[in-house]
Amino acid sequence: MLKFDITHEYENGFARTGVIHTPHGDIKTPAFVGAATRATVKALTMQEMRDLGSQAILANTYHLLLAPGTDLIKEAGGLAEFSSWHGPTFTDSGGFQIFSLPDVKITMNGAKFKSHINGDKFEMTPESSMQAQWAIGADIHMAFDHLAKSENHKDMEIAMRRTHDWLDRCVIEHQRLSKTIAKNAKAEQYLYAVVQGGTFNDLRAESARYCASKEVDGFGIGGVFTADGMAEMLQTVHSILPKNKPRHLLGMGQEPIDLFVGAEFGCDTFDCVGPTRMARNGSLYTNDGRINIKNAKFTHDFSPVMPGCECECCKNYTRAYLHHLFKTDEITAKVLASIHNEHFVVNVVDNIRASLQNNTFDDYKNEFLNRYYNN
RNA sequence: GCUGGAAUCGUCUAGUGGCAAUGACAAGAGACUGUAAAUCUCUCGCCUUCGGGCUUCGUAGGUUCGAGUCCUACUUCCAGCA
Repeated sequence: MLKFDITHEYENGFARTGVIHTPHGDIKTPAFVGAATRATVKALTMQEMRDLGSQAILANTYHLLLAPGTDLIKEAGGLAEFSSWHGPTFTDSGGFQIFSLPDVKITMNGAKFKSHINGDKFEMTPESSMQAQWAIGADIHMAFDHLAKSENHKDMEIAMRRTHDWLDRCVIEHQRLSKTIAKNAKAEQYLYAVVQGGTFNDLRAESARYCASKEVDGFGIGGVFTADGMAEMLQTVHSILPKNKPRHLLGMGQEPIDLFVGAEFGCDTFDCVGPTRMARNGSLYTNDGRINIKNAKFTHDFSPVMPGCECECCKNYTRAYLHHLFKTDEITAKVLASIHNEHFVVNVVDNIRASLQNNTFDDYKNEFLNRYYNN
């Protein structure tokens, strides 16, 4: 069983700080986990990730299965060794791709879809996802889940039921692999169930009850796309899930409010592609909201992207320089911007953790969000 | 000097009688949430009450219902010959 110590519980009964003890190291929670879909955080080296304060990364089983193949990662000694991250790692199951790729067919066994790289037909099942994740060797695996294509109650219920069926199969396969593989390896690997149910609280409650009843090490909260209604949903779910297991909010964190609301209502870890994607497209976080560094008004702005920011980018370079790098399409533009944005969200969650420990969360939240969204 | 060729939005470019006129780049702005994302969208002659109005393809004339397109002259550039 994955060891998770809760170090402080916040007065609202949901938020907490803690430590997840993984075979590759500890994660102080709440924590922002870097999205390293193809075993790399785009535009950043693992050393840069360490330097900006990241504690863990999350890779995607679907992408690694297509390239370079999970056997190769196993041969390399696992995701941490292969990528030179050497810290705590997560893998997403590939379930999200069922939702996001076109031409996906749900079958008795799992899901068939076409490789976005070369169109090869490709099937993933709960069992094959577990096998792939064990081969990749991340510390924490996500159960193979299914998101509804539409937001109506019926489709959401069908997707949720399927996710539950698949969860049962994931748990069985995970336990089988744990007995056959882990006893020969130095490191155990852990499984999170994924709670679905969309925006419907009855479904979220049912899904949380189902997931809570299973032998899993933690929980992913899936199918969340906006902070609207998230607080209520998380209260519903986290009133049901056992408190002593960690919870990961899947895919959320592009907007700072996601991180505040997520942490406030009991999420321990987050991952999101937004910060690095927006960085590559020139949209940079500041305490006063996002700026588009490509805008002409930054041509002669010789101040840092965000005054006071401790990241490599802000300590050494100016907005005018970043503007120039973006306008001339230099690779370094994306590197520096990604360092800044990734540091920003990691740092916000670090500050949230500190404020929870100091019981100053409400003040920090109000001050941050007022400034960020009212400028 | 002679003989050919060429001049179109910031740049390159499409256009051989019929709707301010193609495409690319540049420029201006927007989007992005478990990454088919180094991506995508919009604007890009001037004005506009968004209906439309006005002025444009080197310059000046001409032919024509109608000219970026055909004719004449001029200007500039390119190539070849002197």
